[in-house]
This record gives sequence, structure tokens and C-alpha cells, in this order.
Amino acid sequence: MIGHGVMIVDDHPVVREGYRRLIDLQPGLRIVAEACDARSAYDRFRDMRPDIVVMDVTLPGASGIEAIRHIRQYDGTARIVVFTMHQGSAFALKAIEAGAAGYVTKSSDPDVLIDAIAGVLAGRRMFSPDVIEAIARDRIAGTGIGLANLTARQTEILRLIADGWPMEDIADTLSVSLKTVRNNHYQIKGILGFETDAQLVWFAIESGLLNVGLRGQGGSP
Amino acid sequence: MIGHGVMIVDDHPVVREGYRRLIDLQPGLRIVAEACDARSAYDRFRDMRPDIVVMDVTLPGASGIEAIRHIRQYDGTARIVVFTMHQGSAFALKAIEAGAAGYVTKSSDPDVLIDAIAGVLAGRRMFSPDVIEAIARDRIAGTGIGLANLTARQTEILRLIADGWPMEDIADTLSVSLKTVRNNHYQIKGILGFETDAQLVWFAIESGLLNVGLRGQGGSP
DNA sequence: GCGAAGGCCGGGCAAATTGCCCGCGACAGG
DNA sequence: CCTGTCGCGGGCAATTTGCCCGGCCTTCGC
Repeated sequence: MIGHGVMIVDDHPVVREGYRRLIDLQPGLRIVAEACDARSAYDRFRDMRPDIVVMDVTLPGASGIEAIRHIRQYDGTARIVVFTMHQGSAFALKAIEAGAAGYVTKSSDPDVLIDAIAGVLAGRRMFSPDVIEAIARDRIAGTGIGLANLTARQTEILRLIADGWPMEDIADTLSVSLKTVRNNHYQIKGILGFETDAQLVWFAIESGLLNVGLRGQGGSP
Repeated sequence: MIGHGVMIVDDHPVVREGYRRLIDLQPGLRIVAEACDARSAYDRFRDMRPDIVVMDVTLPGASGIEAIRHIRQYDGTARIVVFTMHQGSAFALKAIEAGAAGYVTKSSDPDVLIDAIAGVLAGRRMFSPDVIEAIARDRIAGTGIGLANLTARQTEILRLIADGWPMEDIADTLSVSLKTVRNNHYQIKGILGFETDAQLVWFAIESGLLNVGLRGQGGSP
């Protein structure tokens, strides 16, 4: 076997060197393309047609989730392994839903990534143990914690709250009474089982409602 | 010259491979130690006495800033280069204040890191251009928003709040009155110029106080 | 040695927000 | 037609916040 072509996508050069070290030296694998953001990931995928893509999902600009969706839309058979530092289940579920065939956290042992690549190339779906556990735990603990339990309106309001907007501004932009927003705020916390606003922010981040690094309005850019 | 011993500290194995690829193959440098958290970083430093330490500052458990301080306390001549993904100025200032001699972001070109290492070994202080720019920009724009404006206590409390802990629990774990925590909370918002807790969370994330994907306690009890 | 400055801790109190429960109209499905 | 759910918002007590205050320390400079 000549070997499978791997494309790596990560915005940190040094991390790409890490992939290279692990993957390129692996018999049967060779790196044929690199990309540092969602846009170029898609472009390079079309150019190089790698057998498998290993990518981080937190990229500058469009989210990696978008990139997955985009690539899968172009080629429904594309095999993509997500390799990221996020170990929340929500992120993994988003990635899977977008079409990722594997999901490995960066805190995993390097072998886990290699295994996942091999498994996915063999047609299986591969997830690192910590992700499996996170998903299972959430599902068990779950009275069903998740975005799915919120109505559209609640989701919208959650996003605005988590983005840092004061209640009054939210009421304003949605053209509803302040009271309504407050009631929603209260109910959202109840449904999700949270106590503080900070928890809401984390939930919004982990569920992909908001992404780190690119927000509506921020303090320091 | 036989070459300088380098210690690398990062919690992601693959990233450590990236360092290795870059540093170990560099003539005049060789990696003599590795660590994956603040505690072992300190221990290994004492054991191996590397000429220079290259470390990420977002580590599980104690912050990397603590590790820097700790190492510098043990050996005031220790040369430490911070190599991290956080490009906010506030975090860089904290690291510098703690005794780091260099600060390079992971989005920099790999050469920048090598240059920084060489420069620091030569006794200079080295900061990557984007950090310099961020610091300068914040200083100019500066009402002075930044971690640097918070006292240790305030920073600590900010971290707990942003992590999602209810005030009462914070007061409890810090063994201070609830009133004190509330006052701090209020003052922090004033100093940073924020209105909502959600903004505090984002600030904490952007300044590297907290990182996405690995938090103190989860949402689901 | 001493005063100034600033961090940390908390009291107090009015004003604002929240927790919680209520009802209303609209709209979907049985 | 009746029931369930959603979006909307009133009301009110209880809690939390905004804001100002003073008391201890430690550090620093004179």
C-alpha cells in the first residue's frame, strides 16, 4: 500500500509540527496538505483530495464545524477526524452531526489519535474515551440538558445573555418587555439546571451557540 | 558550545511533539526535560536545571503564571519563555511580571519561537510582534482594561465567578464573608468597565484566566 | 519612626433585580 | 371543542446590587 494522504488543519504552526511528527512518521500515512483556517481547509481539500482530514475545530474566522459541514457537502465520503482541546460533549455532538467520523481530544495520548486515524480510514467511527465518557455522562445526568430543550425564543435570548448584553438591551433589540426577557432568563436557568449567568455562558460556548474568539461585541478585540 | 538544555512544559502531548520537532533539531539546543503541569514543571526544573524553559501558561491545576513565579523564586536567574495561544496583552503582562523573559504566541511563525529562545539565552527579553502590538494598543486605548489592574484577590474571585460558582460558594471556599465577595464582584466590574457577568466570563477567557474545554467544575452536578 | 497609600475585609441601606406564580391570546393536534 | 404549549407580560416578596463607609494590615518613602 502506497499510503494514505492526510490533510492537517490547525491554526497553530507548532501544533501542526506536532501532527507531522506523529502522522508523517507513521508507516502508511503521509501528510499531503495543511491548512490554518476553515476557508483554506476547504480549498486545499478540493485541490489535494486527501484520504483523511485531521482538524482542530477552533479556528480563526468560521468555526471548524462549519468547515466540516462545508467539506462534507462537497464530498459526502470525506473522512474527518476532529482533534481538539474541547472535551465538552456538546462540541463533540456538533462535530459528529456536521459529519465528523472521529473526535479525539488533545489531552489524549498521541497513540489515540493514530488509532483513530487508522480506524476511520478503515471505515469505523472513532472517539477518544474521554469524549465517549463526557457524552455518556451528560446523557445519563441529563434530565436532558441541552439546547434541544429550549424553545427558539429561549435559545435566542440565551445567546444574547451569554454574549454579554444587558437585559435591557436585549428587550430592546427583541422589541419585547424587559419583564419577558427576565422571565425567559429565569426559565432558561431552570431548564438547564444552572444557577449563575457564568454557567450559561459556558453552556452557550460548549453547545456551539457562541464561539470563542469571535463575538458580537467584546471588551478588548 | 555543547548546547543549551531546554525544558518544555505543555499539557498537550501533541503540542510537545511540535516543540520537540522545532527545538530538538535546532543546533545548539536540546530538550532535557518535559512537564505537563505546573507542579511537575517546578519539580523537573529542580532536577534537570535546564538553561531555558519554554512553557504554555494555561495548564490544568495551578496556572502557568504560578509556575513561573515558583520557578523564579527557586532560581532568580531562570530563563523562561512563555509560548501560548493567548494573545491578549493582560496575560502577557502578568507573565512578564511573574518573571518570564519572553512571550510568544502560538500563532507566530515557528522561527519566532526559535529567535525568542536564542535571544533569551543571550540575555535579552523577547516578545513576539503581535504581543508587543497588543500591549501597545491596550496602553493607547487604555482606560487600562486588563488583568494587570486587578489585585490578586480580585483576580482570584473573578476566576471563580467566571467559572460559574455561586457567590456563596466562593465566599465559602475563600473563607471570607459573602459581603466581601460581593464587594469584589462589584469592584471588578467597575475596574474592567463591564456590566454583566457574561462579560466577565468572556474577559476571563480572553485574558487566559480560564480556558475553554477544561474547567474547575462542570455544569451538571 | 511615622505618615501616606493601598489592599483586604466587611457593615449599612436604598434601589434594582430575582424567584416564583399568575393570567392572557395564539396556534397545533386529537 | 378541548388540551398542550409557546410567547408575552403583571405582581410582589425576597434577595442581590450599587454605592459609600470605616477598620485593620503591609509596604514604601522620608
